[in-house]
Amino acid sequence: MTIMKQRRGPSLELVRPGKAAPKKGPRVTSYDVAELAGVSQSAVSRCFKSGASVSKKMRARVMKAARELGYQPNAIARSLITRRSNLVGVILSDFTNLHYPEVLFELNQSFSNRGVHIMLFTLRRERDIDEIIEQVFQYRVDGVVLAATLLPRQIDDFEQRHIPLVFFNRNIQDKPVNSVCCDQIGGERMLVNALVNAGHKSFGFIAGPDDSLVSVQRTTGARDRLRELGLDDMPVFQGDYSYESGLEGVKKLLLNHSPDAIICANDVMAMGCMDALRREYDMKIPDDISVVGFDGVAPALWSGYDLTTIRQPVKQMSEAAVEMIMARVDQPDMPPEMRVFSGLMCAGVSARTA
Amino acid sequence: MTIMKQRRGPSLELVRPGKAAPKKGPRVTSYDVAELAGVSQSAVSRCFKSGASVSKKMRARVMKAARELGYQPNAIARSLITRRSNLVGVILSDFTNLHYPEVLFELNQSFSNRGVHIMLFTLRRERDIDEIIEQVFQYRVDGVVLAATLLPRQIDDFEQRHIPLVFFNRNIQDKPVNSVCCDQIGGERMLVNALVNAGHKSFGFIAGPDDSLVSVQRTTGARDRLRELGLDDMPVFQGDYSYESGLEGVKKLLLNHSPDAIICANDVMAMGCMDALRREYDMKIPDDISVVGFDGVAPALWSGYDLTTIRQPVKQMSEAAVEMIMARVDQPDMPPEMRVFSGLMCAGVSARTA
DNA sequence: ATAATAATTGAATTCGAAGTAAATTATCGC
DNA sequence: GCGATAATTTACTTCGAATTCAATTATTAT
Repeated sequence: MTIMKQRRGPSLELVRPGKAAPKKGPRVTSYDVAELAGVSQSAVSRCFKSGASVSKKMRARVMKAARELGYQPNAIARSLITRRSNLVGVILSDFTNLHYPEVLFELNQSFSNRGVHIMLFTLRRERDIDEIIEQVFQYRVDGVVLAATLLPRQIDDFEQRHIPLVFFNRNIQDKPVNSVCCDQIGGERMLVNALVNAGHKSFGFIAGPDDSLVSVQRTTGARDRLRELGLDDMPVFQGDYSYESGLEGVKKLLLNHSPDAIICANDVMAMGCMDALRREYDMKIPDDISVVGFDGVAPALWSGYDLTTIRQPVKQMSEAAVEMIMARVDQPDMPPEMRVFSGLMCAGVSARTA
Repeated sequence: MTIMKQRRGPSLELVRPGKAAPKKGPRVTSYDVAELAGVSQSAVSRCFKSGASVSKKMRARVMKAARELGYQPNAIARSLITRRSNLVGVILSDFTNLHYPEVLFELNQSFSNRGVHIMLFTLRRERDIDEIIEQVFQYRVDGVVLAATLLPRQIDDFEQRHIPLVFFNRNIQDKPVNSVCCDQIGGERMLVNALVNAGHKSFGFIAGPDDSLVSVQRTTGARDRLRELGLDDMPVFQGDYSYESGLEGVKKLLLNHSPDAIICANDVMAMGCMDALRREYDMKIPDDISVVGFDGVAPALWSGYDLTTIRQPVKQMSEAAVEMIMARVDQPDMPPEMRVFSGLMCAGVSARTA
């Protein structure tokens, strides 16, 4: 008896007794399409690959069969053999900061223009990161965009696996990595310049969490510029980027100080700050006091707040991150690169500026 | 010469001449772990599967080897054989409505608690949906959560492929489907009741796009309740859920009407509406006019707006959607189900309510 | 028309983990 | 200590598409 190797039994094969008919749904594979079209599986595969050598007639027959069966190539099987998942991981820590949904949206646009899809990961607590990295590795993503910090050990893991990694608005110290950043320091300097030129003399600062490098940079940027301009050091109160911490920051600040301008490390806190000043201190903005933020999130630009802020060029930054990932997928030996974009100053009515 | 079937050449194998050493990175497979641990590949596989029959000694050896090699099981290969990708598609249409980032975040939390990951898809234009559905199918996602409408034909495609589909805040007419909704009509009725009880008599409505079923339901809910209460029909102006359309809606509305309450189909428009009333008409809210919204997004609850609105129980709704998907992954024959949650009335100062 | 070349096509193998069934080892009762 | 179970472990096959290389067909030059 000759044993023929074949993937599917002949169509007239009897259902094996004792075993219920396989209840698998109508899973259509390239073999099914091949059979219907009367060609080989290889041919089907080639028809779905652009740039492959296929005759017109063949392509037409295969496509017709595929359409009839509702065939869709299995991206998972394809990934296995090609070693390209066309998936990238995006790891975000905090969604309450309205800035990140926008980043996610833009990243998704840019990636999907390149046929790449996003697997989303969010960090509840910073310590979850190891677990998430594990999952990212398991799915063999082609790259990762990350708005969170990593330990050198974790960065090494990515390197060893040759998985392109791009940090979003995080600089990692003592380690060359890929990153796309907004110029936090430059942005704060612009704000300070504008405020000082308009005559402000006394400042207060509401910062983000102290483990946030972005917050540290923004704080430093503002403080250094004030010093350069010969002004007094500003008091700094720590918040956590949330609206509530903006409200509270004002209270603490006004307890012992009377600044004529408050600089907030992000827009959301700045809006909290404005609301507190208006409702609880009955102050007029910007007549009695100026408030500035950072990010340029949508609600900050609404006329209710009309915040003076630095708008991060999220679209360009996202596109850059995507470019960097994709370039390194094709050329794994590209050296680390840092791309820094300047923010755009948006002068609203929340601050008197020159 | 005996040809032995084996996956990896012996470790001392010479590099084939004429061919550069394979430049594949340090891809570690279960075979590598098996070799180092001196066991079979099956054993390695079983060690990574909970509930499998493995002796203590074996597990220890395998895990040690795996750790040494930095082995992470390949989720893609696993998905291929198990026919379970542990991926779900989430399809969202518009990110500008602040409500959706929150939904996405909550869905992600709930799914990741079950070891499932989200592939994100966003619709630029409604007509992209076919293309996106194709991609969703190609990745063999285990299920899909969708905040967009689908044609019956498209729903049929999901059914044929046995891919669980749950609509988020969309009812599909004339077709039983899975959905999780907030009770739009009930919510609007609550708002109208509260406004009427507080003495409001003349209303205006700013709606969303007319192809948005949610908007239609919210409009209907408000109008019907007003009629029941014997009040005049309210003028309806169409917006598109955006802040700007809230601003404009007010202008159009006030051109020929002078309502004492404006009902907006979502919070973002309501905030636009409030800003327009305050800045451009110099009206006091709620003394001169009341404004209410729908959704309960974060900025609407800030003291700057303190909007009276219906908060959608996003967390519960997301959890429900996830449960429904997962139940149907395990039991594909579960009948379609619709789960409707009541929103929570948040009485802010943007409206005089009883 | 024929040899030489180029363009298509197909058979067999591969990616990496999981499942199946057979083989091996461990455990138990007596 | 011996057969009988039960628990582990292994060899081999499978998932579905892509790829390699050999076989076939089409095209061109002579």
